[in-house]
Amino acid sequence: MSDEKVRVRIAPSPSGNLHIGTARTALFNYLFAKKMHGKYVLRIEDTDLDRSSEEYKQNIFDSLKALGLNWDEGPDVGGQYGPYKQSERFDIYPKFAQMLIDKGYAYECFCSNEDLDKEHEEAKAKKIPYKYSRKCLNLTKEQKDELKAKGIKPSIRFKVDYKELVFNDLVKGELKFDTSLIGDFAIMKSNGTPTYNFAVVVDDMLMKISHVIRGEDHISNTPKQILIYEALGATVPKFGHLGMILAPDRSKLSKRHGATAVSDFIKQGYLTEALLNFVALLGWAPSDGVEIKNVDEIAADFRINEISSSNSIFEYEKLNWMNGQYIKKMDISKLTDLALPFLNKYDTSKYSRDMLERIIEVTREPITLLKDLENDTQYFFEEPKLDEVKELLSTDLSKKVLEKFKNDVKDYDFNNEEEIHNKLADFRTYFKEQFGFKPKETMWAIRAALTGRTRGADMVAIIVILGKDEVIKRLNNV
RNA sequence: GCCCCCAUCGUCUAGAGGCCUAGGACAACACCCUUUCACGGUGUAGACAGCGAUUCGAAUUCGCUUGGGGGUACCA
Repeated sequence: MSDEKVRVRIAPSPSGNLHIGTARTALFNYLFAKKMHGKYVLRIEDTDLDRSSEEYKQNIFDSLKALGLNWDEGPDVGGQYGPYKQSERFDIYPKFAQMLIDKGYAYECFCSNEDLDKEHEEAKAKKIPYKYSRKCLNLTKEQKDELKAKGIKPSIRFKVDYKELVFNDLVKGELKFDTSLIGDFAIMKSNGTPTYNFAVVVDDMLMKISHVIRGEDHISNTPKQILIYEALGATVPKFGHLGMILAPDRSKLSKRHGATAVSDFIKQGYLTEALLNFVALLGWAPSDGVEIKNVDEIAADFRINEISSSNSIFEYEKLNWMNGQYIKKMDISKLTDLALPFLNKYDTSKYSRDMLERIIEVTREPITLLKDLENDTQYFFEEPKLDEVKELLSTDLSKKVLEKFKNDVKDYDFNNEEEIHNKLADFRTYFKEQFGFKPKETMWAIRAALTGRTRGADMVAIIVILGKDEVIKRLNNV
């Protein structure tokens, strides 16, 4: 093992909210850094000014932080290799581009978009793979000056020579490319800003990134980037390419499949812990078979070379199950804090904090999303509507049960929950022995009268939370 | 079109030549528990894409086919 410090980065482009796939890439970078005791940096790739926005940038920050994927260096926290926003680094790219020109690795190109479009069309018509014609490769100084005098601003192209390029991918293994298939590609746009491939390499080099872990949609960029590293005389980092996350129809996960942004998931009531845990399982498997694990546990067990190299499909079933598991286990005070925003259509002020926690405690069991709480806690806040249980309440059984319950409950000691529990048990036994009513039928009658439903939280808890006055009031309303 | 990546139950995966009559998780189904829904427990069903090759032996190696994904920009 070398002494080289492990430095990884996550480099989102602020042209949309933080995508769940980007979040997974961030997670794997974070896990790797943690496991290797390295640094994890955030860099904002906003070279495309038109598509980048402050709002998206903020969403990316917020989402990453909500997930707990905090960075060691980044635009807001700084670091010794900043700035960490590409738009603030525009002055450094031209220098390196010039250096490449001077060394003969790059050249100025005066072709217009129309010229280039024409080349594309011709290649298409001839059914041959497109490669830049190199029309501007051998322009003389006079020709260039003339063009510049006309006001034409050149782009800068990297000169790609034939070479068999091989690199060892951390997750895919040995990858080979024939660079003669790659045309001379642009590294600087005519407007003076760098292209993606160039900016990434310059930044990763300057930020001393040791391992580049990213989606496999970048595989075909990798040979270009390696060529640039070599021309720059820089150390080539190790690359690791992760399979993509696909929608159930095997297409790219996009908005039409539902939520794609981390913030969307949070809005629906997914817990960030569950989201992270679930997404980690897309491509990675725990060595002990225990799937529910927090980030620290996952990091300790993380082996980048054992990540699955295939794509995986994002299915909600397991995420939902996992979210439910986290909801059941979460500290009740913390859960209540998270749940309250989903209850804002109710007047929650009628209950004390303790009582609110109690309400969440007794309703959390069957839910998969925090959003479900809105419906499941309704009867604690509002008078029940009896429409759906009308039939149930009109049976002979229900009438018998409620008549007795109405009478008995007056004597219940609402400060003694255990006693209520026992009395209800006796109550069920009484009806079973006297009339042969099934215990659940007996309880259904009470539940329907008190909540307007046939399912819900524990009956004893409901009675205690509602309180004697409210219970009697609701009983009288039937 | 060309280049690249990938291929085990419906889904996520374990599996690095004999431990595999392929294991686990979610979902499904059945039963048990039970004051409802759930949780939990037990069990059932369910996969090595196809074809060749190597080998005493292949889910595991190699090739081809097929299928899926990605790329092919002065987007990132």
